[in-house]
Amino acid sequence: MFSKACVYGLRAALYVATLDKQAFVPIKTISDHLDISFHFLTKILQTLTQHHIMLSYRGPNGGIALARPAEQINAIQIVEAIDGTRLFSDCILDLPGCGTQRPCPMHEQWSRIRSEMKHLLETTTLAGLSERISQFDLRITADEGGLNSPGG
Amino acid sequence: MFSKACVYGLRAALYVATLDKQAFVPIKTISDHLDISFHFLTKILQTLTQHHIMLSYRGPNGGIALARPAEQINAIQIVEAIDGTRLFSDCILDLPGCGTQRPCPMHEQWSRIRSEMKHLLETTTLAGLSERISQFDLRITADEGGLNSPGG
DNA sequence: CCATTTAAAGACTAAATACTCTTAAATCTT
DNA sequence: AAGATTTAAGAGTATTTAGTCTTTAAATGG
Ligand code: SF4
Ligand code: SF4
Repeated sequence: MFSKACVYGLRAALYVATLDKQAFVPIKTISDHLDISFHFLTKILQTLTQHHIMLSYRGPNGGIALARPAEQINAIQIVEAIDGTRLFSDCILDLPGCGTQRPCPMHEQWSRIRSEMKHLLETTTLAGLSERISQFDLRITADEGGLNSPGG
Repeated sequence: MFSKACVYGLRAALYVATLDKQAFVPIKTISDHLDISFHFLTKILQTLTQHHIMLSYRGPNGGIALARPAEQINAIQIVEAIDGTRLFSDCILDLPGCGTQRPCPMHEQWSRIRSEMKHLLETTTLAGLSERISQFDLRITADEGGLNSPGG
């Protein structure tokens, strides 16, 4: 469905959003918390900075940060930056040149689901997600935090 | 989303369903009509016969056929035979051990779409699809047939 | 200026996916 | 029995995806 790179990118961006600091967060910090390969994550985040979704800064106290408020970053921007738009054009029977004009027999129902998916990604902002995280004590890290957080 | 093998498998099975002959159809015939590599399609259909979705017969007048009436073969059987069930468990943030118990912030909306997708595949039979093909003059082959079929 | 910290860039390796090719086995026709 | 037709099986290759490692460049602080 989504590539690993895409999933990691989403998780990393969301993690940064939950910190809502002004400061840059080192990629190492993120990769440690999310249990993602540091070097792989570095490449993924490079893509996101190239797409102006994140900012980076080198040197001590450097790292990465959101390029704009979390309200203005939605999931589809990240997905499309990393995986392209193929997800919303590729399809279940994948006939050459198919589409609304020359639909295969699954087109109608399938494209409905596809656009629901797209709509979800379009309306899901990092702000919305991170708000829900704190509101419902959800978790995004690989560790044991979240619902039943450790008491000590 | 779906692997190539899965898409090819669906197309091939649907093609056989539209012929609704009692006879076995040679894989070569299918691969020619659908413009799929013969050898690759052979392997895919082997998987489907191993999963008792199709029958095969060797030698002259041999080929493959549906293992049961097209009404009793639905898309999800083919998808799961070829791609496994990973599609309905893997997910957008793919956290270790996540799920209804320990959901990520996208779980609720995402799992709704996921089950819609599953439901669609469960309720889509080869019979239904092939009926729609003839009813609306849709096309599944790679050639120029279908809506504006060649006049000569 | 030098050492340290950090991301950027790119070469490299590993694994999964998507094919291709060869050989074997079953079946039919003659 | 011989030869043709067709799937089965499995080895082999190519491409893509995933991940590692090394080197370079930018920034900071002493
Ligand atoms: S559902 Fe639509 S886009 Fe997808 S394969 Fe069928 S015709 Fe093409
Ligand atoms: S939507 Fe559900 S299944 Fe998917 S990553 Fe989130 S918690 Fe896991």
